[in-house]
Amino acid sequence: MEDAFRRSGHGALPKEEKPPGDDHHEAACKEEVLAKVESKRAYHESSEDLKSCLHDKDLSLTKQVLLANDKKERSTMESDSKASSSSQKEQDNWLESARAEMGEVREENQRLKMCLGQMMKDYQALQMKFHDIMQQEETKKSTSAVDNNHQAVEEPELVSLSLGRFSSESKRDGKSKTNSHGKDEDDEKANNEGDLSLGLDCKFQVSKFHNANEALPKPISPVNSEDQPKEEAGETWPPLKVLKTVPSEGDDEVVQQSPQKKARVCVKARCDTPTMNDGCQWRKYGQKIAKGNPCPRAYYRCTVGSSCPVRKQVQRCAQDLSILNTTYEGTHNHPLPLSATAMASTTSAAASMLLSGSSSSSSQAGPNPSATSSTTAADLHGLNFYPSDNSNSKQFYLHNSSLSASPLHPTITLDLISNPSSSQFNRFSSSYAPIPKFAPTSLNFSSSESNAVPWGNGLLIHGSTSQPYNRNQLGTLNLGGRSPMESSHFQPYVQKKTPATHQQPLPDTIAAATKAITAEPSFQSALAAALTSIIGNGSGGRSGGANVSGVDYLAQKLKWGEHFPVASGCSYSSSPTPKGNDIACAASYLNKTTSANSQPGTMFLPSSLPFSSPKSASASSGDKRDHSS
DNA sequence: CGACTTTGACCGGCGC
DNA sequence: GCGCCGGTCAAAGTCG
Repeated sequence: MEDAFRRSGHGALPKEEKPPGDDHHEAACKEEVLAKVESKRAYHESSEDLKSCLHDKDLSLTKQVLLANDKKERSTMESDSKASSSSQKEQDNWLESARAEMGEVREENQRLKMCLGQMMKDYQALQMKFHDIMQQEETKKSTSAVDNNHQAVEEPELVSLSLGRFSSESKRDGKSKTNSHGKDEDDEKANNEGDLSLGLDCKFQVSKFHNANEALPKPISPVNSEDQPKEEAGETWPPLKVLKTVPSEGDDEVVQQSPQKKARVCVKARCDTPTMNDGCQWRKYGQKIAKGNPCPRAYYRCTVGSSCPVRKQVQRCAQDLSILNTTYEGTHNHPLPLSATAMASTTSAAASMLLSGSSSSSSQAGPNPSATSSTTAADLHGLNFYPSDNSNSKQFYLHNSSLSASPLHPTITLDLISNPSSSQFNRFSSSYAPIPKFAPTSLNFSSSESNAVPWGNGLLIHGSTSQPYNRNQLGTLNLGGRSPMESSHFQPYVQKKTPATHQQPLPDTIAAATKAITAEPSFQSALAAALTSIIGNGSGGRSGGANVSGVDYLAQKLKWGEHFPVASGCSYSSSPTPKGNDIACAASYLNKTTSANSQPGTMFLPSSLPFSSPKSASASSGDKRDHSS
């Protein structure tokens, strides 16, 4: 453990950290930072302009439509009385011209939206780079100032996406590392109390480690919290051999930056079923009892694509059997079922962000600014993983005790367990007060049985929900069992608890969470970007019409920085109100557009997502065995 | 019969 | 060098 810890500590050191004494470089860095800030501002402003532009266009379009309708009505009324053919013709002509104009405006609208989406991505990329620079600076300072504090250095690669919880841990120092695991967790719990965030807050925490939450198991090994990346039980996932055999895996940019790095995205969620149903088809290829956790760890491979490199590990938390840790690795290199895109894009984007973010700090100026940044900015369906501009932003928030033991496996954790208001339950959630089965923010990992699962702020992703065990679930993100068999297998470990659907977000919690979110510019922009991209994809392909108004409405609503209503009525329940809940609304819209616009069965991931370059079959590490035998 | 799961064995990395 | 451990393979079994 200690060794691992030491290792992780060293590994966490910024690889390309420059000597503290490099004044020249510092000055250059500062200049660069300033420049970035400027450009960020410019981007932000321009994107705002675009948004307002879109809004204006939408309004004018709407006016035209109303006018046209009005005129039409009038004309029909008039025609009854006057039957003036000439005036009718005139009206018709006018209508036609108006329609043509509308069409043009729509097209332009689409173009602008796409443009906006691109800008947002660039903006986010810039933001990330900016963050990296700041982070480097911070690291420099911290290393020079506090050498003995390892915590500042540890695991730059690990990012925790905490859905539903805000950890104050970032403020705490790494004493936890050296302390007993359990103690730290307790401390953290205490610290967490009161902290609230609507999940999706992501803090890049360079200096901290945290542990927290956990539900993480491996009680036995303090290592967990300390250095092991593990999703829940400390694991180092992709074996090196896999890395070797699958050099380019899915993420090109990832490979470029660091061939050895392989980002993993760990999703922690309450789930009564053996596996989360994320919409993908998985084939189990192995199972192991991992040390420190009596629950077996299952290994799955994506079978949607013949050579899809994506794998996932599923393991139940030893301390809270209702918690399922699913770790994804790789990027799908094939079209995905609609229902799988949410998770897939989220994980791949998170992974790419993680890798690009971490690597950028390690490699200089950015090996592939364009490649990485564009993908880096990948919107996780609106989840912004960028650090805010706050002072806190410089710290990675490792909400989990699961830390990346090795730089080879940067891990990002999506904690869907914690409740903003009940972070103290993180570790032993099941034994405390009722905890929502799914995070208020949404990834709804309820048991699949008959539950329509909301994906995104309690919104239902339309699709087949009638077949709980359908392996091809198109449309639902049931994070539940897929087969009775699995369920039965799972039974011994989990006792059914309160029905997942009974979760009810606390009103104040929600309000506070919403407030937190809305106060976070980066989140807003990311969400805007996500929506924009999706809208662009979705409505762009359509002939157009009906959607526009919805898009416009959304665009209107998405005046993030200006009047994002903070929530009073914001509800994260599964029954979002169409109005009065911007987040829900946005997500709802999102769902609508994605489901409505995409082909029934499949859709491609957003372009921003790093698709692995289709490697031959050899790309699939699992299939390659030649090296081993 | 094909797809999938189970499970023991194997392999390679890593720490001692 | 040895042993532990995580990850993977592939034969055998199961299911629909």
